[in-house]
Amino acid sequence: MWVDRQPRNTADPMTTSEPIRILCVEDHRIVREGIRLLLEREPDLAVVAVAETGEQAVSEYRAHHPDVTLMDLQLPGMSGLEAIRTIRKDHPDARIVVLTMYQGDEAIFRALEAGAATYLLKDSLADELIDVVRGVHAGERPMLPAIEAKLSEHSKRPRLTPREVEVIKLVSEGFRNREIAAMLGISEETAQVHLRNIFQKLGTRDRTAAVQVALRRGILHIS
Amino acid sequence: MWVDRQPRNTADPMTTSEPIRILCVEDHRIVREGIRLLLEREPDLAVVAVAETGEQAVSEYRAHHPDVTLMDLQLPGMSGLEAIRTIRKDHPDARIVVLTMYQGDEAIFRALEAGAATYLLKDSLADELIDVVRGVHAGERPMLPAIEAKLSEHSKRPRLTPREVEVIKLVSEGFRNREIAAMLGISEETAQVHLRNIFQKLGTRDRTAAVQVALRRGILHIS
DNA sequence: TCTGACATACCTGTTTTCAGGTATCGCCAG
DNA sequence: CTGGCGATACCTGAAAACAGGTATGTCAGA
Repeated sequence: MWVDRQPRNTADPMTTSEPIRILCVEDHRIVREGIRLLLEREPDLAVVAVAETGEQAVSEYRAHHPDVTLMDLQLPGMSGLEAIRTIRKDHPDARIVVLTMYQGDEAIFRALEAGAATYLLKDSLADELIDVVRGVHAGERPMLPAIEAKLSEHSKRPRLTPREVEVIKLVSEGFRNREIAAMLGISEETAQVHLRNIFQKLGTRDRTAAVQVALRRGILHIS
Repeated sequence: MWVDRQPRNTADPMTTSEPIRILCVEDHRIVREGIRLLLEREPDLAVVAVAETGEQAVSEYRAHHPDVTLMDLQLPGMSGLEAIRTIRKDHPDARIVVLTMYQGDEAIFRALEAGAATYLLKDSLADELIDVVRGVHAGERPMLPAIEAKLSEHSKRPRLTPREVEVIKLVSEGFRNREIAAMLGISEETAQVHLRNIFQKLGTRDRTAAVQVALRRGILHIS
């Protein structure tokens, strides 16, 4: 927190000043190692720490106070989203770039809402990643057009309420309305109403399709 | 096909003979570039071609006849599985290593059945990947213990029949039994029977849970 | 202060799904 | 050539899900 803004590298990234210090959070080791190699080809970038769970991400952030954090969303245990929230709570100036496969509009929205500086898909170009890291380090929030487009799509769609998200999550786990009602401490009819509103918002007529749409849009995640 | 077994590198991989020629099939560009860097740190490995769709994989294979092909399963368009089948049909001695995130037992089984030499998860160690590539090039089929375990799990479970897979696929897309029956040209009751058998085999009591299990086990794929 | 969104509950239907049973036909392996 | 599996079809009954409506209390924001 306190000494996070050392005046390093403020002008031209190609000067011989200290490199941008990066924390790389990614659970797949081969991918993580590959990204690290990608980044370290650039003389002004240095991966100073890695993490493969959300909890590790938080503790590595605390230990190293990196300039930029690359964060995957799909992590075992604490999710990338929660990790972003936790880090940003303690360090509101943390600069976090989401780098993930998830292309759902809701996933993007939630990540930015949680405090991510920007959002990158893993099929971006390596050069785009590098430029984004430099931009974020310089205080910008560089957003690729594809992401911008999904965000504007998102703003046109009705969002599920927190309760509705709870319900569709339980639906996705195979519980019936009666069980969902019991788990949430509400009547079965209320669960039905939530579900009907979910159908309407997601544009489906039954729970199975609703779960699929929720998965695609990043409202739910697999397993 | 014809000249695929040039006598290269038969003894020690560390001699100065020609490197192992690799085709890397992976749709996420950042990941692909990272894997390429990983592999090319080794002097005896060379990525001679890349592909980001199944169709490209097939045509790049034909063009380059690589010694080893690294294949992701999740690809836009033609799947990795179909690509493996297509390549192996024309080139029965093609040596293909699946490198993917999917950890479902059915996905593993199908890939090996389709002719993959072995199966690696993306959270393997970089050194494991490299060793596996060398092993496969040497004609072995090196199988990591985690994969072996999932395979033996798989052999203990009842498999869905092709028809049952068709049915659960349509169920996952949100169609009702009547619609599924119409699409498959069978009666609604028959669709019901298939679905009941699916429930029994997957150990679920309803369609929503069945779809989730099918996704986890690699019987179905997202989107 | 009032409006709107959210969560809650109940009512009345209709439609769909689930559970059990029986039976035929074709095909492949032992 | 026979036994088992897969796919097909039909029947009955019970349970669950879906559709539409109305209504209440709360709480935040205009």
